[in-house]
Amino acid sequence: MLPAAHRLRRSVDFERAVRRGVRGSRQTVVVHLIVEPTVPAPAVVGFVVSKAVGNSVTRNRVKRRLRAIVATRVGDLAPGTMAVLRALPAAAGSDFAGLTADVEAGLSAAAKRWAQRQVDTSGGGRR
RNA sequence: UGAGUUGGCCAGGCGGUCGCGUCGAGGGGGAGACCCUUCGCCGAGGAACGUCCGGGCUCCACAGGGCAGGGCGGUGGGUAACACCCACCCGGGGUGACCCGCGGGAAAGUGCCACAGAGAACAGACCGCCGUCGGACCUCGGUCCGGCGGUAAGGGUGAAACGGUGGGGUAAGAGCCCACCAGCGCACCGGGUGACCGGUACGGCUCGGCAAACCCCACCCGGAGCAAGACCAGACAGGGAGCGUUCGAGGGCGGCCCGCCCGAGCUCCCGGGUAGGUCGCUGGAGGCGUGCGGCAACGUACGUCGUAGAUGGAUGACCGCCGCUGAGGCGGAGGCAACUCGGCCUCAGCACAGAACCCGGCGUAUCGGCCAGCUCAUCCG
Repeated sequence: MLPAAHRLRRSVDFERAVRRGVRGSRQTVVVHLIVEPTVPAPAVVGFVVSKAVGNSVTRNRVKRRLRAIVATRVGDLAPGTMAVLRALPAAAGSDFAGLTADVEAGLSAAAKRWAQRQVDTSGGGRR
């Protein structure tokens, strides 16, 4: 399970990560990610599992699996990271190993894109 | 042994690694709110589901009257209450255990009854039957055609055709008359708390269904819901127009009328701000056992148990072994054979479904397994 300190639970934070952050998409999951280096807080992760995924039992199972996967990897994330994992309908049929692979790939893709954006904005000087 | 029927129970088990939530205890940090850490206890369901009924609880001043509206509908009981449960009555189904019922009123009124059929709700002459008149034929018994009239016994249609059977009667018939039966109404007697049941006498001779179409009758119902409601912290910025201050604006009791109460602000437009936390929050019509009362639902006395409280939402993730079911493969035992019984290995599957204020029900979903009562059939004694 994910310790309480690493949980994203304010709705404004969810909104900011999904709207302002970069995305890394896979078959079963979409990762939204933003890093705020000004705040030296630990990385936090939130989860969104909509009704399209299934009934309440399958939604709970998907959410618990995602939390279990993230619990072992949250230490690798940079301080100030805010990530939201949004489950897609395919997550209901996927097993633990498949879900793990998608989460890892999604996280690293999103992190790479975030780094790219930092280079673009500071180098180009636009916005 | 097989088939059936009713009721109840279970919801795969054990272990390991890594975690989460509430509560309690200890330690550390901090002025404090609180945070970190260690240990311990507990941590989803029979339906937690649908949100269809009924209550508790909270707020609306009290929870008032009438109308309207909604619900309910055999009788008696149970209950906090119910549309639920139990027992009984009536009707229907089944050999039976048992099951099913949207079970008040159709001689208060209105309305509807498709198709078929001659006629469908103050019934109805298509065929048939009977009488009579006219005509034709004739073996002088009648037969055929047409008109007029009588007739609801027969045919045919239909879910349903205005009682049934027998006799009298008649031109043919008809409750036209009679007997018995069915049904209806009414009176009396007996049984039952009651729905109702049994019996006797009389009456007119017979009366359709739908009330989940409106309606009538009896009984019940004030409204909203834990996002109820209470408190703390925090934020901002006002401007304009209209109505009004005991001759009362506006508001509250779902709607309307009455009645009552609060009452100095209210409504609209432009602009601006907030949406964080604490309590409510789980000990309750509670579970289990025994005795007593009751046919039962249930009640009651005593004893005993302590059993989820999240809030981006804990109660788990992964692995191993065993169990059950199915498929495939390989041996074994019995047998002439069909086949039966048991073993090992591999693979797959093991349901429906997740608390959100709490209870009592109903309805729906569900892989399967276990137990008990009763009924029918067959075999043995």
